[in-house]
Amino acid sequence: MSTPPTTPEASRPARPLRAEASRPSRPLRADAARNRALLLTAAADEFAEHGLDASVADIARRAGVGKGTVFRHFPTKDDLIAAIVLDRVEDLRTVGERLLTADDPGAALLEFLIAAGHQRQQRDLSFLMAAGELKPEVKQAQAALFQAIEDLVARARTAGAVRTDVTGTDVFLLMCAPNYVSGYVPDAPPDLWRRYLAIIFDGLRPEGAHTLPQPAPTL
Amino acid sequence: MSTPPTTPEASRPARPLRAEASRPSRPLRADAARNRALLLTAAADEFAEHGLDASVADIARRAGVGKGTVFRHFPTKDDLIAAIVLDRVEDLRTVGERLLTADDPGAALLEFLIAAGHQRQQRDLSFLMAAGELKPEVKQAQAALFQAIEDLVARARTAGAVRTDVTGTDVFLLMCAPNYVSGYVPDAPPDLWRRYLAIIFDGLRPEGAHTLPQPAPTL
DNA sequence: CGATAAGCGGACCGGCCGGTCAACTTGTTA
DNA sequence: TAACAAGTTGACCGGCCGGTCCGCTTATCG
Repeated sequence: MSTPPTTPEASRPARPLRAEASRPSRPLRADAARNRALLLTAAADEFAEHGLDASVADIARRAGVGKGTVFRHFPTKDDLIAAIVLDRVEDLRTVGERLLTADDPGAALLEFLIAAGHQRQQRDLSFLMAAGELKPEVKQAQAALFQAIEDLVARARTAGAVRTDVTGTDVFLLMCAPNYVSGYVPDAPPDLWRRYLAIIFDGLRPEGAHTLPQPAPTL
Repeated sequence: MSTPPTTPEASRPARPLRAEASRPSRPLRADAARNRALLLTAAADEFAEHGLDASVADIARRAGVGKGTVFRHFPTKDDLIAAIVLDRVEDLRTVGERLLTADDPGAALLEFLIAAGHQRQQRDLSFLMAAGELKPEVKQAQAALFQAIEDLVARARTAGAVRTDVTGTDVFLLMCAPNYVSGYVPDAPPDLWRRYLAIIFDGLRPEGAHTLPQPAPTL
């Protein structure tokens, strides 16, 4: 019971399916596409629960596939992480760019930060943001997101909704804080981060602002 | 060239030196005390550089001792972590309690937060704060620190230096944010956290405060 | 359908890591 | 200084984890 190849030549190298986010050389097979999606959500869940130490084996199990399948889709654990980060960053950038055309710039900025909080409420992947050296594609997506934030802040500032001495970088950095902070509360209500976003956002407002002791950083 | 024991009985069990933070059954031998100190700072440095994944072997190497010595002093890697956390927490509590008698309650609270930032500037050990299930001794020290913060906030609140709707828990949680945030900046000036502490502290002030969307959590 | 290659799975490998142990060295004490 | 306990050390162990590999299954297409 076997299928001996008519030509007993060396087995095909089977390079990893696609260069991960390069343009599809061939449309993904149906089951492969499904497994890829399963893997991405399973991985996100697993990372959210156990941090970056989540094992590839566990991710595979959670997705209901073999471990080999993980590596077929993502040559490296880092590639898997990068794929997830890329998704999140681009989602957020889309939201940011849409809000650039909103009526009230101050409300738009706040809404953006709420969207960011919601995204991280579902699965806390904060640590992914800075995980290791980013792949160039991720860096690029981050830069695009960063630009959107910069624009949102600029609009809010000229509208007088935020203090004049805060920059896009500041907001980019502070964006992560509310979820981070509420992550330390053992049985926190899922949207506790809103409380700390509110406090921090009050700190961004012009009213009662004290001068800042350090210049804004650049990324 | 050897020292065969006159009585070839089974070697002594050699239980781990002391129950780690129990009262010293006997004063530590001189070299042992020195090694213990070396280990604590080496471990703190190593954790700061590589996170909790820093290997015990690396810590031992950095301290210039053998790996076995680490485990003699700290039966478990977790015990080593706990010892470090305990130090930090108690240092901070001392500062907090001292500031309870300061003249200006608002300035005292700010000074406390600056002290916290400084402590974490030297070695960022944020992740240690919530690392795994805390040992009871650490939990207890944390509770004491928490009480000091609660008192500082209460004084500042009645003095009108912070808004009425923030609690000690809020400050306890937000205390970690400035260092966390500035940790994402690649080549940040070492005290960049001061900028974000200033922003957040402005958010704690009564002037221009908007009502908070979520009730304060309890720990 | 039948053929083909894309995709799948899981045994397997090397390496690392936390922790143990027994032989050895050294501070301490009388 | 002699003798002992306290302390040190690094080889060693079991387990886990990222990544490989190859025989098998199955979607796809003529």
